[in-house]
Amino acid sequence: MNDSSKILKILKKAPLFENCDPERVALFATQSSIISVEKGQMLFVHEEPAKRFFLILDGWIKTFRETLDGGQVIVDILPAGEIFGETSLFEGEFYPYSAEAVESSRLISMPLSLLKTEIDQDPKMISAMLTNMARIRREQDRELEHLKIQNAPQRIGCFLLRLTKQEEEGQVKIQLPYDKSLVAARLGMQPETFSRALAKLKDATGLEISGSTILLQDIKQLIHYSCSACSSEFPCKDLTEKSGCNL
Amino acid sequence: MNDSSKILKILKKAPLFENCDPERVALFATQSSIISVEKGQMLFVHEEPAKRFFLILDGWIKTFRETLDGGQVIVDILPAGEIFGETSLFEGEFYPYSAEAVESSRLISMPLSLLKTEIDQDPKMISAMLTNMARIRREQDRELEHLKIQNAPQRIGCFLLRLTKQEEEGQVKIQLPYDKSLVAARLGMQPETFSRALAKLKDATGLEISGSTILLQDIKQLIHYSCSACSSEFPCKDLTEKSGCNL
DNA sequence: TCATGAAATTGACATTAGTCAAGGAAGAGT
DNA sequence: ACTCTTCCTTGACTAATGTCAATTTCATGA
Repeated sequence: MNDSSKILKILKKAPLFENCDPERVALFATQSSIISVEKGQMLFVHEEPAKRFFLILDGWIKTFRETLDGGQVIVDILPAGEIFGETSLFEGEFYPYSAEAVESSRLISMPLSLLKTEIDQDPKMISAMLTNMARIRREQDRELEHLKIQNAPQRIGCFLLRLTKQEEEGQVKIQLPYDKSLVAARLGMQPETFSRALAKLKDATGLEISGSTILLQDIKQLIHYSCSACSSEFPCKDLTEKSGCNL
Repeated sequence: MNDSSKILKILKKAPLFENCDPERVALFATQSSIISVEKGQMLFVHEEPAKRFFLILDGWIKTFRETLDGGQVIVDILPAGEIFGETSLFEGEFYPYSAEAVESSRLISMPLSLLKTEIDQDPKMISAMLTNMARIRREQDRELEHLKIQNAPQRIGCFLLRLTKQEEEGQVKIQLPYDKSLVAARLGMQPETFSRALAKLKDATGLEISGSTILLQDIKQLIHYSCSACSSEFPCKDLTEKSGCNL
């Protein structure tokens, strides 16, 4: 099986393409390529002219911006199944953030120009784009709420809860998907604050920490602790819907 | 001129409809009505089944949610020209927030059911919807960045800057559009913090405060103070593009 | 097994924001 | 002009988070 047909097979299952005309998806496949990136490698830089967008096959991609006084703000840490760079279409064809692999990752790289022309011609694709955009908007919305009203331990608790499977109950084992300092940055706090807040969470809910593995004695305790300062009970609605993650 | 033709005239200029088939816009006009709401009046409640969405003609609409432990989180304070409630389409037809008039306001009330059917039939409309969604996503993105890295005085400074016209230079007079305590809530801080942070901003940039009027001696000073902790120079890119505000 | 470096934790302290309570200003209506 | 009421400000204090520096832990490869 060559690269193009391999890509086609993957794209057909991706949320952005699944309902689209197969011939159009094939067009994407022929103009795309699978690329591998090392940990730390940049994919593109904020405000650079945008040529391509990406679908993550595996690994983790960090999107971020730098402030004028030299700070770094994480936009998101994206898992397999997510696309990124596609919003450049609405930003004058410049990337609205930088992107870097935080683990060795494999991606499908696709031309933005094609997305731009296809979006105007295939209502199915524009519809998928809108659905995806609505999903991200909802997540941003939740995140804004959390930054405004949850404290550091509660934000960590919420992050942990979102790593569990929905059907899990009672004792749950969680594996942090990447470095603690990266989780901290993702949640908008310092590594030191993360460390101390996690300890506070341990005292408050009885969870056990060993390295990057966290064992919840009872998930309900954590839900009670974190979700009380949130506008919806766990599981958050955005989790119960289909995400971009099932390739 | 009757209500329906008055509405039609307005809708034709609204971002969501301007490029759409005029016959379809007329369909909206016939099924819509202009409503007036008093200050404090609720338009809908979070998680209620969503029947209608709204276009603001004048006044200010607050969207917000309540947390389980009784707090209130402001989602946004929307000006004339904005639509709201339309995202219910992507939330299982429940409102994703509550909405209340913070000033006496006039609105066009439209049925969501119509939006739902039309969106599937008119690519122009779905395209407008996507453009609008992308705009809001960009604003949320900026807001997330600000919450993560700007302190209270900087966030206020940024809020003030966004109230100025882009071409203004040097001395600029700003009128706060609504109560200070509401601005505070909008920016995710307590009224006391707002009051003190504004005083700090005054010391740092030499602005003058008298009631709800703020006089900047030199807008550049404020830009330097606020935008240094931001990833883009003023004027923010989202301001230079067309917003939903020009009815 | 040891050496190395990165990540994580901890302590001490500074800064920032929140809380509670009291007092003052401003506007609406009599 | 006066009295509400509501909003705003200020003070005193507490709590949360950030900063800087010093260790400690841990994974990794020599």
